[in-house]
Order: sequence, then C-alpha cells, then structure tokens
Amino acid sequence: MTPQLSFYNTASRTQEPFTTLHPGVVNMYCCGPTVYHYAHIGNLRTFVFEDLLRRVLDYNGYAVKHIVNITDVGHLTSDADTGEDKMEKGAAREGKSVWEVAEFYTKAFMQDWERLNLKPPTRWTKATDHIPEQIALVETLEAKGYAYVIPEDGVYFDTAKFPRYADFAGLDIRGMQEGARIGVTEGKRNPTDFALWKISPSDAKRAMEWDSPWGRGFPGWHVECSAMAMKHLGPTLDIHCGGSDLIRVHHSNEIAQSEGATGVTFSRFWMHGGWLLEAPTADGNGGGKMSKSAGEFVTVDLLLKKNYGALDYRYFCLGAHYRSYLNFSWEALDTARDSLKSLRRKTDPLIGRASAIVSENALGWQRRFLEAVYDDLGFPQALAVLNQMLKDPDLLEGEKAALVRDFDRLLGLGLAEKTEREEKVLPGPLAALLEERKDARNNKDWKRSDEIRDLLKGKGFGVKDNPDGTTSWFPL
RNA sequence: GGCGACAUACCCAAGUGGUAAGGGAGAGCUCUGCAAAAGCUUUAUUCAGCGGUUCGAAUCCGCUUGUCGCCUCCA
Repeated sequence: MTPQLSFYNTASRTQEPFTTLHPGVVNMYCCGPTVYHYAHIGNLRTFVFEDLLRRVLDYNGYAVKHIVNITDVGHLTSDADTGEDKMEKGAAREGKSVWEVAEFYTKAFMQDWERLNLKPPTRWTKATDHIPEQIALVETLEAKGYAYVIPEDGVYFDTAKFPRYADFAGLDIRGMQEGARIGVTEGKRNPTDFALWKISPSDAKRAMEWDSPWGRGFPGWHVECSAMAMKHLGPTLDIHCGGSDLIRVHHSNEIAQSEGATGVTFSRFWMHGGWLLEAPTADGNGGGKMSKSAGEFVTVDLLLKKNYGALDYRYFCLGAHYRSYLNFSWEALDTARDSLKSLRRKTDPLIGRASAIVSENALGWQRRFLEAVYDDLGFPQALAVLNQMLKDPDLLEGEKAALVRDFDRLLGLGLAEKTEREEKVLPGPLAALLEERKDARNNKDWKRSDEIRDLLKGKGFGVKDNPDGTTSWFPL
C-alpha cells in the first residue's frame, strides 16, 4: 500500500490529502528574497523546506512548475512615507546603483541556493521584469471597484470590499485598531488597506520608478507576487509557500488582490516554514527570530568561513519539522556536522553498490521512510528510519545502497555520490614524518611514534593504524 | 495594551489519548603497544510547575511561571 501525500494547509489550519487542480501537474509559487543584502540562514531555512517539498513532489512523478521570485524593487519599510527603501538603503550603504545591488545579491542568493543543494526552480521571476503585469492587475482591481486613489500618494486596496480579508490569517482587526499604531497613512479607509501603486513624491526622484495611469511611481508592496504567479501559473495555484512571517500581511494581501481580480481561489494549498531562532548570548541579549539587524548575521559565507559545509546546515534543518521553530546555535550546528559526517562514513562505502530493492524487508524500510516524508514532510522521523535501516543486519548491502540512493533523492544530502571531498595529498614533509613513524613503530619506539602522531594532529591530520599493518591519514 | 505560539535528557529534536523515536556528545566493553576508526552496550519511572477530565495524558481543559512572536518590513 503506497502511503498518501498529505500536507498541512495554512488556509484550513488542518492537514489535508494533497490533490492537484490538473492531474499530474503541480503549480507552485514560492516567495523569494528581496535582494538588498545577503540572505541569512534563517531566510534560507524556508528555501530548504521548499526544496524538500519540491523533491517529494518530483519523487511522486508530478510535473512541477516551480517559480521563485526575486524582489528587486525596493519597497518602503512602512505604510507611511517615512520608511526607507531597502534597495536604496543597500545602494547607499555600498555606494552602488540599486540595479548593481540587485544584481550582486541575486547572484549571491543563487550561489547559496546551489551550495545548499536546492533544486533549481523552473523559473526565477524578477519583479522589475513584470511591471506591466502589475499595472494591469491594479487596473483590473480599480475597474472592479476594489481600489481607490489617495492623491499624490498612491492607489490602495480597500480591504472592506473583500469581506474574507481577515479569515486567512485569523486577524482580529478590531484588536488591531485598538493597538497604538504609529505612522498611519492619511486617507486610508481601513487600517488593513495596502498600497497597490505608490506615486513618487513630486520633489524627489527615486532610483527605480515607472510610468503608470496614476502617475510616475513604483508598484506596491505585494502586487508583484500576485502578478507573477498568475502570469506564469494561471489564476489558481496548487501550492503557495513562504515563511510564516508572510502569512499575516503579505499573503493576506496577495489573496485579497488576486481573488478580487479573478474571482477564483488563488492557491489551494498554503504552506509556511517555521522560523529559525537565535539563541540568546551569554549576557541574555539577542534571542528570538534570526534577523539581519539583531544578533549575529549568519550567512552561508560565514558558515564556510568557519569550516562548516553548507550541507551541514541543510542536515541541521532536516533534523526539525519544517513548521516548528528551530533553535540555532553553533553548538547545535556542530552536532549536525558531526551527525552528517558519521552518516557519510556509513553511507560512503555503499556508493555505487546499489542493487534492486526487492526483498520484503527492504520494501518495508522504504515504506516506513516514505510514510514519514509523505506525512507533512516528516523528515526528522525519516532520518530516524534511515539510521535504523543502516543498522539492520538482515539487509543485504546492495539493497542498503539502493535505499540510501533512493532516500537521498528526497534528503538531498549528496549521500549517493562522491562529493567534492577531493583527495588531498599529504604535504611532502609530513609524508616523510609518516614514513619515519612507520619505522619507529616497526622498532616498537612508541615514544617517537606518538610524538609524530601528535605533530601531525597539530598540523590538522589524523592518523589511524589499520589492523593489517598499514597506516592511513585523514584531515581532521 | 490586544492577540498568539512554544516549554521533552548534556545539546539538537520526534512524538497530539495507550504507557518517551533518532542523532550528536558522554560512559563502559571489544579491537589496539597506546590511540584513532569501527562494532556492541548504555544514558528521561519521565515530558516547566500545579490542578482537572479519563480505565489511561508529554499529548485534552484550566491556572501559574518562563521564553519568543505578531499588531511596521521580514523567510
């Protein structure tokens, strides 16, 4: 019996059997990064989750159309005009043009994507390549009576015209009104109304602006995702993903403007990744959601600099359920790195030895693994199944190898191939030392032998004496 | 102020009514000249605290404590 795929749907707040609008095809849109700075590993956790989802869909034989956007338009940081534009802020910080900043960080992001072994999306879509589509969407909303103009400010979406607005995120709008809210835009009809198009102030020239029926300006905070998703995937998506922090505002708004314009369900499944939390420092500061502004700004580059592999971080993410909080600490990452290393030690000897998976036993392991993964991406349990499987003495090596290869299609840890762990050559003088140690050992000069072992250890090389009399070394 | 989430061993963490997965670290054993690596064994009478429902609760309900988040932008 093949296990059935089911995912937790934020829209219904329940886990539902997965179905698609069109048989065999999955249209999936994932909110991507704003490219004004490097992505930190908290941002990246969401993309790792989405990659896991993507792999499960691929594994099931779906033709997946997977779109990830690149937000290269700077949006203001608040409703009020007082907010700073992230892109312009980035440009000012680095003395570059906004376009250069966008290009630089887009490349950096894609590099991180590859390092984490994320499958390339079917298509990357850039916000600035879709200005006409965004304008068209706003025009449709205006024609349907969902939009209103605040002169010299912009076009806004009237959330009162979309009665379901609060449902998706379970917003308590009355409670929000009671809250002290600073920087309310003059002229907004409802606190939840949001800009569809912002008109540039007459006295300031923006680095990125376009002509529109409402005046020169730039698209609002949320239209790009609706416009691009519907252009490339049609009015109804199968899955829309993002980080949990997008639920309340961004995704509520996307639903309002998309469904307002088309009259049909925008996305059948909504899936959101949990946050990466930062441990507080020893003095009790920091802690909470990882961000660029607070605490340590941890990027993949920093990980590599500290001698972790990007896949160590991927493994770290695999250890926790995608919807739960994950506590990041260097100690926890050490754990993940050691775990992956020891996992590789078990799976490396199996590379290239796969046979067919035919025995009852092997099929049972495969079923258990898939049951875990198909149950709302239960990768932590799946990892437990993998570990137990590797220890099963009744399983033939060929089948073990085949299972590892099969599971890794979903895990994406590179367990089935020899990675770039290149054969390093022991530097000449050290090789000579190793020879000398061999002689010492033959003469039972344990003192000298141990000295040399310590010396090599200091240089970063471990030594191990094999039972057959040979000696091997490995980088520590 | 309003709303919400979370709290499982040394660390990460699974488990949402049936009697605590898995990994790492640690410990013991085997192996070894000693190590390393590997293999085996082992590590929570207990799930923040208190009370309740139940034949039965980490799992449901209530209260308390603590941490974090949202009500600006955010993966």
